[in-house]
Amino acid sequence: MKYSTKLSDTIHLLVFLCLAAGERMTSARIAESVKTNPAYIRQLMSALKRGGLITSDRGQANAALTRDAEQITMLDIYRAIEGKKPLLHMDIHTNPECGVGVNIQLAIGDFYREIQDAAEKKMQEITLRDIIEHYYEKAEIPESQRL
Amino acid sequence: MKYSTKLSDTIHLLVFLCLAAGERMTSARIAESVKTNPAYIRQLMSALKRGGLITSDRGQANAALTRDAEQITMLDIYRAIEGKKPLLHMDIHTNPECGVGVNIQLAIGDFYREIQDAAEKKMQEITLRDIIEHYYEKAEIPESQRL
DNA sequence: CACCATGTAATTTTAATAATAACATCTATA
DNA sequence: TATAGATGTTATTATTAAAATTACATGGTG
Repeated sequence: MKYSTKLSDTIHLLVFLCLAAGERMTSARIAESVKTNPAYIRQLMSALKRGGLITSDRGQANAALTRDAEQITMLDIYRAIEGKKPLLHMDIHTNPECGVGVNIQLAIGDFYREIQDAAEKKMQEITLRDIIEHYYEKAEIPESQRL
Repeated sequence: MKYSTKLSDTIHLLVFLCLAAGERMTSARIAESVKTNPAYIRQLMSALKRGGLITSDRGQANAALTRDAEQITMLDIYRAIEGKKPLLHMDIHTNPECGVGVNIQLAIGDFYREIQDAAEKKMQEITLRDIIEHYYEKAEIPESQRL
C-alpha cells in the first residue's frame, strides 16, 4: 500500500492553523499548502475534533485548538488520527496448525509492544509548540515575526 | 497498501531455523510454518545473507547463523530486510510553492528522527536469543526440551 | 435567496507488499 | 552421469491500505 502520511499532514494542518492565528482558515486554503483536496483535510480535522484537540463550526471556517500548543503532544495527535495502529505489524496469517508459528508471533508481539512504548514515550515529549518553534528556525523567520 | 510483515516473518524464520538446530530446514518447510510460499522465504533469506546474518549454500538446505543468537539484534534484522525504511513517513508531496509547507515537513522530519532513534535503540537491546527465550515461555516448553 | 463553508459517506485511484510463476544453477545420490 | 530436489533471482500478478475524488446534506452569512 501507500505509506500513511496522515500524521505528517495533520501536524502540517495544525501548524498552519496556529500560524494563521486570527485569520480564518478554510479547508481549501489548508489543502493548497498540503497539496491535497479539501475533503481529506476535513476528514483529518474531523478526527482531531473527535479526539478533542480542536473545535470547529459547521458552515464557517472557524477551527481552533481546544488548548495551548504546548499542551498538545505528538502522541495526542497520533492517537486522534491513527488510533491504536502500531508502527510494526505482526503476521497474523501464520499457520495455526503450527504451534511454533503462533507462539513465535505472540512472543514477537510482546517485543513490538516495548518498541511501541519507546516510540510513544518520545512522541509524548514532543509538543505542537516544539514543532512550531522548530519550524520557525528551519524557515529562518525573524524573531520579530514570530507569534 | 498492505502492512509490511517482513520483520515478523524474518524473525519467525530465524527462530524456526534455530529451533531446528541440526535438522536441515528447506525454504518449503519454513514457508509451511509462516504460511507463505518458499520463494518469499528465500527472498528474506537472501536479504539476511546480504546483511551478513546467515550463510547458506546453493543447491542444499544448509542455512545457519553467522554468529550466536545473542549477538543478533532486532535492529540488525530490521536493517537487513527493511534497510533505511523509517517507521513514520513524511509527506513529500506538499506544495513546493508554499514555503510554509516545505519547512514544516523539514521540521517534522527532525522529530521523526528522534522517534526513530528511540525505537531503534530499543530494537538494539532485543536479541534473537531474547525472542527465542520468550517463545519458550509462551509455548510453555519445559526447560528440559530447550536448547 | 445565494453563496460558501463544514461534515460525512461512498467510490475510485494509487502504491507498497505478498503471492506466485518461471527458470538458471548447484548438490547429492542412485 | 543422469536425475531429483534444493537454492538464488527476476518478473509478473494479486492484494490491500491509503489518498484522492465525488457527491451531497447541512449550516452560516450577507
